[in-house]
Parts: sequence; structure tokens; C-alpha cells
Amino acid sequence: MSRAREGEWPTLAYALLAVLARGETTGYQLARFMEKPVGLFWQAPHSQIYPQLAALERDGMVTSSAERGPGPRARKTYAVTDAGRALLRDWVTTRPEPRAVRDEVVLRSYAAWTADRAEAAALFRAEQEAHEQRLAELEQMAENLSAKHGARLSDPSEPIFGNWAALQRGLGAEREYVRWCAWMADQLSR
Amino acid sequence: MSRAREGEWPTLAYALLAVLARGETTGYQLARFMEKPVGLFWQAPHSQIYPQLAALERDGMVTSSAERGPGPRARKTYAVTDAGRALLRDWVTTRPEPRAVRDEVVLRSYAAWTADRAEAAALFRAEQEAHEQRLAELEQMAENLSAKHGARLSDPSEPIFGNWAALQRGLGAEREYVRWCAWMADQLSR
DNA sequence: ATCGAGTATGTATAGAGATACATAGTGACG
DNA sequence: CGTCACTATGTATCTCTATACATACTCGAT
Repeated sequence: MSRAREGEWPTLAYALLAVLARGETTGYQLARFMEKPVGLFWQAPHSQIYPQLAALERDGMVTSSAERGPGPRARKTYAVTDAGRALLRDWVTTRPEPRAVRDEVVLRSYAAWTADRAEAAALFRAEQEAHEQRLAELEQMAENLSAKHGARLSDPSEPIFGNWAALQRGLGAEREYVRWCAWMADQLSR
Repeated sequence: MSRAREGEWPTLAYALLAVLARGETTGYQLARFMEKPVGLFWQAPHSQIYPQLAALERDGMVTSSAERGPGPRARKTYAVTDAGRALLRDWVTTRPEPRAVRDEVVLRSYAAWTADRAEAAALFRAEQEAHEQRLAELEQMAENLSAKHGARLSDPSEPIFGNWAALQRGLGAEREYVRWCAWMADQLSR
């Protein structure tokens, strides 16, 4: 949560800046947005987000204003500073070093030969269905975006272009995953 | 590395069992195999693998025999026990809870509107090329597998089927990633 | 003859991430 | 009137993952 060296922030920090760059929000709203089903490309629980926001504030990347909130503590609304915007802007065009790929389902496919054939087929069929459902959700999101924003989705200077870009990735990834699961299930049930 | 509860092993343990189920190996060979370029679907450094093997041995899932090795310590060759095989077999057909998706490139696409257009286009073009190269490597591996094993690749009771299955996933994933990167670069360079 | 790379196994430490604990106000529902 | 869910922010703790440290033999190259 705190930085290792000058200019070195964990990816979560940039994820928060990327959301805040679209407009100020509270920590709670950020946490909601970054939770499991919603966070399309980066997720974090609130226990990671609150300390990270505090660290960003200590370094002048965000500012907060507190009104009194419903709970025992004040509700804080965060906004990006110019320094934060510059940090984000620089980070966006740097190439990340490749992340480790870790997929438990692929690992199971690698060991599928040790298991009962029918049970294994059922696993991949179930995975296929789960990803088909997820795909349908994303397609619904795409329709909504398309209806609401139309041609602006193709303009890379519009914030909504970012939503569209990430959604396109999600759609492609889910379609490919469904395809592979279906292939696996077919292989195992012949 | 040690288990949280009875019957609860980290995924790395199953990854090791999955490799050992194909034949006994040394910890070093396992570590080589699980290192970055080779481990298609699960990676770990040796500092994780050695303690995990020790934990599996304490619980009777693997056995080791030590010959004297080149270094200051004996070289250990590990083999799965029946208990280990049963553990793996049961695990293979259980459905994993969905892992968090974390992709720094997609996160950058979400914030691409804040950056310089040409620099952003260059980033996605570079990513496209990197994944095209990775794809070419996987295609080479597929050719080699196909030439060496032929029809056995379609037999789910053969260990090599697992290699083929994981490789198919890799091929599909890389192709889809290349496609999306190319689309992103096109969008940004018009 | 020395240097570096590869073989081989381990420990130490720090950071990232997940889960659980803690607190308290409001509004809905039975 | 009590319980549940939601808003809202934070801390504590544990596990997983990555990086660095440690040791020592062999073999090929300079």
C-alpha cells in the first residue's frame, strides 16, 4: 500500500486514479466499483482501497474533503490533483512487464487424464455455461453503452472510450473461453 | 505452503502433483518446468516449490529419495503416492471459484483517453507484436506435439492430452489478445 | 588457473491480496 | 420493536507470491 521507491506505485493506485480521473467519488463508491462482478479488469476489497487512497493523499496525488457521514467516521470524497493526473498520464503509455498467467481450469485440463471422464466433461460443460452467462451480461452492457453513447465510443479522447475498450476485451476473452470450454467438453464426452 | 485446514491445499500443490503424476522428477526439474516461459498456466519460483514439496511429503502425498547431488545438499527425486494421486483426482473435477482478473494492459486501455494518442497507439502496437511472437512460439509447440504424438492428442486418457488441452487454451487466448490489441491500436491511430 | 554458467536445494524477508473484525447511523420490513 | 440490509470507513491478520540471500560442486571457456 505504501510505495517501494519514488515513483513506484502498486497497480491498484493507478486503477484508483483512473477511476477518479473521471470525476470525484467517495472511497465507498470506489470500493463498490472495484468489487468482484463489476471490476472488469482490476478488483480490490475496501480493505485495500482505503489505505491506498490514504497513501495517495499523503503524496499529494489525490485530495479529500470530509462531510459527516452515516457511520462512526466522516465520509470522504476524493479528487485527483494535477500531480495525480500527470502520474496517471505517464503510467498509461509505459509497457507493463508480463503478468503471470494462473488459471485453475487450464491446470485441471492439464491433469484431466487422471480423472473420471464423465466428471471432467461435466466440469468443462459447467464452466462453458458460466462463461456464456457472463458473456450475455457483457453483451447487455455493450448494447446499453452503444445505445447511450453511439459514435462517441469510437473517440479515444472521450472517457467512455475507455469503458468501450475494456468491454471489448471482456467480450473477446469470454467468447474465446467459451469456445475452449466447449471444445474440452466435446473432447471428453466422445 | 502449509495447509490451512485438512484437505485444503494451495493450488501450487495440485500443480506439482499434476506434473509428478506423469513421472518422478527432482525439485530442480519441477522448478525449471514451472518457471516463466514454460509454465503455460501456472508458474512458481523454486523458493515456493521446495517448501511446498516438503509439505506434501510431510502429509504423505509424495515420497522422496535422496542421492548425493552436486551442491551442498542431497538431490531429491520426488514421486506421487496413492494418496497424492487420489487427492489430485478428486481436485481435478471440482469447480474452482472464479479467480480475479487483473490485466494491466486492459487497465491502461480504460485510462487511454488521458494519454497522448500516438504514444498510446504505440503501446498497443507493441503489445500486439509481443503477443504475435508468443503465438508463433505456441504454434511451433503445437506442430511439434502434433508431429510427435498424432492421434494420441485426442485421447483424454493419455497424459499428452493434457499438454494439448492447455496448449489449445494458450493458442486461443493469444490469438484473441492479438486481435484486441490490433483493434485498440487501430482505434487510437485514426 | 580463474571466471562464469549450470546444477541443486534451501531460508529470509517483504509486498500484494483476501478474509475477518470493528463501529455506527438510517431506512425497510415483519 | 427488533432484525436485516445498506451506507461508510477503517484495522488486524494471514496467506500467497516475488525477490534476495546462501552454499557448493562440475564443466567449459578464456
